[in-house]
Amino acid sequence: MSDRYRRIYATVRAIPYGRVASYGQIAALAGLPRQARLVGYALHRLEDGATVPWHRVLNAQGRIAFPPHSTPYQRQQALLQAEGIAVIGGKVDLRQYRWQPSLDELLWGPGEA
DNA sequence: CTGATGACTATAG
DNA sequence: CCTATAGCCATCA
Repeated sequence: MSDRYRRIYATVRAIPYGRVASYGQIAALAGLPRQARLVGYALHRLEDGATVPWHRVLNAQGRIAFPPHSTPYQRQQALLQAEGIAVIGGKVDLRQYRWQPSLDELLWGPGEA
């Protein structure tokens, strides 16, 4: 597995319960600006046992990236709602739920593992 | 090797 | 809301 993937997974794991982030935001925080697609690809290749909160990652409009009514779409929606996040029409209000890490969090938070 | 694809995004009509 | 374009890059046929 590449170092890029490790950075991406570490960043996604840093998203707190009940908050969400966009693919582009994860890429930027992971030190990979403009690599949103890579984030999507990395999550796509996750294995079942992975301890990565992939469901907390949405596109730039706060929408679930899967086709509406598909199985993964419904699973992600359920996981988000289970964390108290309102999902209306496959969309989440980023103004309310977007993860905005503090400097402290970025420097000393979840660590790099 | 070459070209297409995708859990993306920003900008422009 | 829609389409089109351009950037991005690991993966796959």
